[in-house]
Amino acid sequence: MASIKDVAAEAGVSVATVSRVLNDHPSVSEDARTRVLAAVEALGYRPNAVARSLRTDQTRTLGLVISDVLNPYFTELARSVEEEARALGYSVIIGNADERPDLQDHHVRTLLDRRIDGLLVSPTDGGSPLILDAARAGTPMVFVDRWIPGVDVPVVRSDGRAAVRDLVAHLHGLGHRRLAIIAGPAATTTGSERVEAFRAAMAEYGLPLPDAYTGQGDFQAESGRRVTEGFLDLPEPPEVVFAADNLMALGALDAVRARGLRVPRDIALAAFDDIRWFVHTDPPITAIAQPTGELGRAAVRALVDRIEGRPPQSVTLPARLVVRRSCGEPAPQEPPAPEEFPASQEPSPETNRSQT
Amino acid sequence: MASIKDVAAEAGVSVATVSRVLNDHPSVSEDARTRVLAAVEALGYRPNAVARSLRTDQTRTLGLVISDVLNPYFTELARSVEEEARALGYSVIIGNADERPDLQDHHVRTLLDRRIDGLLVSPTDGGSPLILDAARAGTPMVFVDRWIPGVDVPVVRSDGRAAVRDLVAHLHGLGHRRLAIIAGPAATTTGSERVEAFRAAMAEYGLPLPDAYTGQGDFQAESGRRVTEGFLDLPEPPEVVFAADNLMALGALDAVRARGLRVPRDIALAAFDDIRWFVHTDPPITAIAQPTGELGRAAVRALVDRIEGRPPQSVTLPARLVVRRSCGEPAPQEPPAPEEFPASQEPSPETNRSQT
DNA sequence: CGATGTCATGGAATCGATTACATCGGCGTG
DNA sequence: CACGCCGATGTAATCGATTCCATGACATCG
Repeated sequence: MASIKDVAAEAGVSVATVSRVLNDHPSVSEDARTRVLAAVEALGYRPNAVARSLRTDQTRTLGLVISDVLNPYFTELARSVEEEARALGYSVIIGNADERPDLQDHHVRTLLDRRIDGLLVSPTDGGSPLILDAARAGTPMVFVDRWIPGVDVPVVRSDGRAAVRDLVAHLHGLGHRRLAIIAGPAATTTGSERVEAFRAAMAEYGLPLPDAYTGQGDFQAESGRRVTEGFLDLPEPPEVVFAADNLMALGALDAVRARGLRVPRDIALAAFDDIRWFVHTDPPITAIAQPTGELGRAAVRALVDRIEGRPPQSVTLPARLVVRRSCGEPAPQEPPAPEEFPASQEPSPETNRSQT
Repeated sequence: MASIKDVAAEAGVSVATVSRVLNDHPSVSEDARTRVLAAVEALGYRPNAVARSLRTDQTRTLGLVISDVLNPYFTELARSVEEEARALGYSVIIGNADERPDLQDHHVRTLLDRRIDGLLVSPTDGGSPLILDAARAGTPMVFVDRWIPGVDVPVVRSDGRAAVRDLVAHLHGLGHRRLAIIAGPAATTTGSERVEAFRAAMAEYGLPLPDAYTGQGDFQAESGRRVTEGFLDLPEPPEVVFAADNLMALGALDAVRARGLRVPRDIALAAFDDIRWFVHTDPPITAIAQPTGELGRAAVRALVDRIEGRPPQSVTLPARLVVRRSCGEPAPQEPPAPEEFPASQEPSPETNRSQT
């Protein structure tokens, strides 16, 4: 592979001049420029990003550590992150933690070893020392979706509180009183916050949330199935199951189906995180939709601000309730399928109950 | 950030010795080793991968360029690729082409600039000059899922021919005669092959495949919707629509639903690529499942063989038909939900009609 | 016309590692 | 006892870029 020296030789100039042409430094003669460009063309030369990074101490690369690539929410997040980063001239390296703290640390470490310019993290646990150290050591960092409390790192996330209240109101209005939740890991902020929001909203309606009705999941489908089975085994099973993410809702659906029961006739179901398939499940599932794309873009902007010396800003965007049929009572007819993946991107007035 | 020089100073040895300790070279005294290790610990030193790569001319990184991250098939592929690569001591950088040749080239270029050790590609088009040049220039490369004909690059893919024949047999047995297909881009191998297999299988049953029944999609949901609308507008609409990937099947579902029609009563639906949600759609969708995880792992093994000087091998694995209810006639009861995402990973004997 | 400034250019240092080569001390052997 | 070998270590070259500094050619100005 041709190096800058080869180009210099071919063009009959020094490497310094080649470098100047490539970084369009003003003081290069027109003649030299054309000769260098011709040599670059002739040799098919491409600058070695590794060497450049070593010298300039910047990689123009962002690391993104997400909790689970198989979760459509995170893949959409990853996509919007890459898109915005590309627009700002950065590349993105994705690390998938699979909800495992050890894997998360593995990726953070390799990313740091590669000297990425900044890190976007959605922490799998409540306080990886590695991440905390990196943050303290001054690695530009932004938390997205989930965060670790007590660290001075900007957070870009969505607030589901209002939407959860809307959901409880909706369920209450439908006559449901025994509501259960499949929670995410308490070590994650989204895990605990969603339970808290749910509990608070239920309190507003004078509804209790007994321990038996709060199952502990881990954001994976299998845990949703297991917890739901537990609910169904109860002497008095809940009337509604609210899954704190879409994969656990899938598991819940598996469990209900395995018993030959029907949603919503036998038990109602709602989920946090809307995905496009929820429109076509049997029945269509009522869910809380996050502005995923906007979260990803805002996170990148905050991180790049931080990297380039501007003050980064935390951002909180509202989530909103999308009512479908999985909790009973036909919802108003949904508008035709939106153009963009996912459905949640386009607010549909009829079903949007979020108060901003 | 501490460098090897700092460690050397702290330990009172030369950088060469530090490097030897870090790469556990045999000829280092026990004393020196402990002093270096202590210094590394004290300074929290981590080797700079950028510098190391520059010197050794290897990054221990693989590039993976996929056609669409939002497609669950590819995200599962990406996951298995990363997993296997990690097991072999490599990292993976994913580039998402979004089915756009220009974006694909962008990612290939940045990956090459970063001097990745090898490239895994699922080409979006039939022959990007950039990719062909890189292959000819000797970049270790393996095609996965899709490939570009006429290049000497190993291919790891699955053969859907038998499964498509099984599907047509299944449809024919159900009494369907007017079968239509939503094809993928003809420039992709998977795009054209699936149509070919479908056409060939139909010929075996003496069924015609009129032009009006072959719609041109682009592997995205919106095209599935559009093509299906076209089918429904026909004076004699097809009885079955076969979508060449899962996203176009989603679009087809959107279109059918928008007309107030029902699957399979008014029109039957089948898809290439099985995803876990197909079990819970209304109705559950009959699909052709690829051994996605195995494909990803085999692709990595082939690429790493090539990188490390062993002869790489092309691999073709069979896909299999998974019958559900979207084409009519209740299928045999599916077994309880499998443990692993996606359902397709665990062959379920009752529904597996593939002949190996 | 001499002093000063501007512009294009090249030489060489540098980034942080790896590694070939030289050096040195100690030890075994003839 | 001298020689040679081996193990431990350091010095310095190297990878491919960027960039500081010096240099020389010209132009401009008083």
